[in-house]
Amino acid sequence: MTQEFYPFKDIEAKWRKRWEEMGLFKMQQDSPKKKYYCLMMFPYPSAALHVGHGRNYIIGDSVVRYKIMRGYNVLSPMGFDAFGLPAENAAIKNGIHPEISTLNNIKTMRRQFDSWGAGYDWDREVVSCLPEYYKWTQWIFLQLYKKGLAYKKKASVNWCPSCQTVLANEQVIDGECERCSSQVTLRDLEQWFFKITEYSQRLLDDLQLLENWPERVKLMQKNWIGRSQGVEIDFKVKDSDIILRCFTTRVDTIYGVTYMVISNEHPAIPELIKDAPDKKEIEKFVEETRKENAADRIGADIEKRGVFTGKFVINPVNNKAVPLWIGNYVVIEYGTGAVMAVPAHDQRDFEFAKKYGLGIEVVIDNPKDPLDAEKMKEAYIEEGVMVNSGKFNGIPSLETIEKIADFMEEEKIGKREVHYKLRDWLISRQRYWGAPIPMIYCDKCGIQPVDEKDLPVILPKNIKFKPHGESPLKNAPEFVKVKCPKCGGGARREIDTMDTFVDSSWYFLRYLSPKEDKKPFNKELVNKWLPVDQYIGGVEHAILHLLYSRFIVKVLYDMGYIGFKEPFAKLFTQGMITKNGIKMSKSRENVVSSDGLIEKYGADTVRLYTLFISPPEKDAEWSDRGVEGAWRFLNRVWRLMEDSHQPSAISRQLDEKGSDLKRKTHATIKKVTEDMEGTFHFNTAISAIMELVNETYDYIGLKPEACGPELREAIQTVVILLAPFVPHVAEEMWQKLGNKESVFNAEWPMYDKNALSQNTIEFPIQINGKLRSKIEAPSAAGEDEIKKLVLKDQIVIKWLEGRTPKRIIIVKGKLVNLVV
RNA sequence: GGGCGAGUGGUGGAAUGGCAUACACGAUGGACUUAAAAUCCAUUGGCUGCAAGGUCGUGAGGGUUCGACUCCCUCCUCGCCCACCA
Repeated sequence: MTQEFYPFKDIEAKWRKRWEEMGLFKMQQDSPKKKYYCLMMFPYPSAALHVGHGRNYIIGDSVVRYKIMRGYNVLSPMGFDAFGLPAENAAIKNGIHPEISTLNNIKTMRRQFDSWGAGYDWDREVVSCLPEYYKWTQWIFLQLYKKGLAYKKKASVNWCPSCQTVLANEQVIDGECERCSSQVTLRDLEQWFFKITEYSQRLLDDLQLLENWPERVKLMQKNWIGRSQGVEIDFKVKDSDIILRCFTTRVDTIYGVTYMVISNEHPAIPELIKDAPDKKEIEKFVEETRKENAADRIGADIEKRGVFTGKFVINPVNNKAVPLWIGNYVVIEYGTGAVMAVPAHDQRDFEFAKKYGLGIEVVIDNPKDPLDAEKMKEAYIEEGVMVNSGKFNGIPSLETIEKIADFMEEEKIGKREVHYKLRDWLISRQRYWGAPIPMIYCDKCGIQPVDEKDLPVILPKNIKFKPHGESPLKNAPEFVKVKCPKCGGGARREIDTMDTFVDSSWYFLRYLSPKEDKKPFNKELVNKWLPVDQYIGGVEHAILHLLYSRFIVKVLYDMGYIGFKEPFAKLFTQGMITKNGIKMSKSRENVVSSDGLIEKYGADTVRLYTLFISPPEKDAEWSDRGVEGAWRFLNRVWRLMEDSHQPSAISRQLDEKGSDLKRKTHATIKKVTEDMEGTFHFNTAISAIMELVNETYDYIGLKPEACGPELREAIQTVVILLAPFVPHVAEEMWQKLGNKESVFNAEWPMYDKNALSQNTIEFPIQINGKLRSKIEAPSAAGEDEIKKLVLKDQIVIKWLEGRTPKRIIIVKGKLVNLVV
């Protein structure tokens, strides 16, 4: 024995240099090989990465290396999502310019990627905070503006008092800012929006194209888009010209309407109550509950309250007049802000009606237990049979939804309509560290877009960072002052910057021509390489980033800039790594740094453990003990290389033990290949390799002096199958086995079906479903032969106690069950 | 409140209708060593038994089946996403 542990430090340095020299991770421009675009979500540059971050890149790198070995022309780029609040907040705190800290962090991260052995085509790096990149983010804004998909409006928006900025709905979690957890309040401000709602239906429909996305993610997007189909119905306000339109998905309950309730933000309120005797009180209610809307939006449970307007509305199906209320439980943004209330069949309406003594009218009866409006304790929301519904009485309620909708459309008193929960994407931020929105305000010409040839609108560097509710850019006169692109007169620039989700919704196009300065991306190249074959990232991006990217790609497709409708063909979302049961974070002081572990055990050990810890889509708890296990395993494999175990080259007949080892070798190839092609279950792939190593040792132990060529095959297979997971040590061992080329130029092994077959099979024997015995039978044996063998078995005879089995079930190649 | 997912040894997990607990961690005992580390060997779900074995066992209860961790129904617990969406 030469050394106690394998010399990982030398090995890892050596092979990293070699891969660099051979350009292992460089995409080949004109290669006949099939393309494979493997993309990891580009990270926000943060100072210290931990093993939880590492998981993403280790998974991705293993896939990349596997695909290289399978003979693909692989594109594996990396970049940085470099704009954003944390760098700016840090600048406010310690005075270091965001650009400096960000670029520093990028350097550190590149070193850490390298230390994990994660390989990228670094010539293609994109950094979203650099003008050569954000120039084209601004260009994308202008394209959306041109198409009428970027617009400005005054809106009641989520405001984070701590970050001093507006947040998108998606960035408000339980009423708190997703970044700093401050309570979010509401403010009315002029904001830029992207009209993503124009794409609601297509974003929903095209989910069907994404066969290789996790169902869970597709479902989350579907729910977020929130399509609901229903009917819009106009209710006339009695003794007035006002018409209130409401939306319902339960038009079958229309005859059960006993009142109508509108949002406290409904625009018709002033007109409706102008002559009301208790106008003051109504106004007071409206004002009070409007304030609560902010609290409501943050998820607090607010008691349902309402006030009678003094007006009545006419139900168009039966001309009944029902009272009109203003309520705090109607959301102005959804539907029409007015709801027809059916207390008998909607729980919210039921509670409200009980509280204010409003009528309850049953129109869908429970066939098993007829309802009595007086005695109901809660709304009846199941299906049933129509009652009190004019000509629809007696029909099952499910059928009447369509029938009543038809009837209302014929009578022109209602119209089928579709509503979505998806809101337009608010993209302006009152912050410095982002791409400036390329718009100009001229007193004469109004809002003007910056001319495309004047891009980029450079973010000035000399700036004061104190936040005060407006973009810090306001205090940079040399930035703000500009000439109007239309009339040439004095004008001022937009001082808001863009949401960083805009930066990240197109970066995957930029990797194909990162240095191109005439256009954002090369149409021919992106059409060749996109959609991305495999996208890998955290499930926390299941809604925002993935939805926005899909939207931008569809817009670019519609404008003819690209030829594909969806950016990511296949998506893999990996789970979190936890420590003490919770997500690793600096503030919780449970971070496991990868640097120390790599110093102690080397990158391959950290990689192996990370992949072995659990199925990669699941969350997993980090264990330092487990790392040691991975370390021991690699050393155990390393020792297989020792001279004393080198097999003799003399070829001879395969004996039984030798063919067992050969079978295991080929079964392992099969298993690992299937895991890599299917589920990415690296944990079971690695277990299978461990089993092969164990069997190889058993084989050597049995006949150390007479090992056949199947030993060499086994060892060579172990090394090549391990290569995607533990690339450095695999390379070194590959070389030690006498191979001249890199293991990544070697062909991935194919399993031999013949090697998997065996002469005899062991059949477990169950009696009444319980395992009682086992027999050996020739694998070619027919049912009769197996039956005979089973009935001769001593243990079977003992259990049968002289009885004859009623049935004998033989599952081919698997087991035998006797029913007594 | 709605939707989705999960629940298996002391621990991470394996098995998706056919031998439950592969593989690994941990633990216990042993070999080697002056000693330790490393390595190697053995044992390791519960109960019962000297043993062979028996018996129970995949959150709980029921069902389908020759056979259920796996499929169906009811319930419990945890996690994630959405949430006054009409």
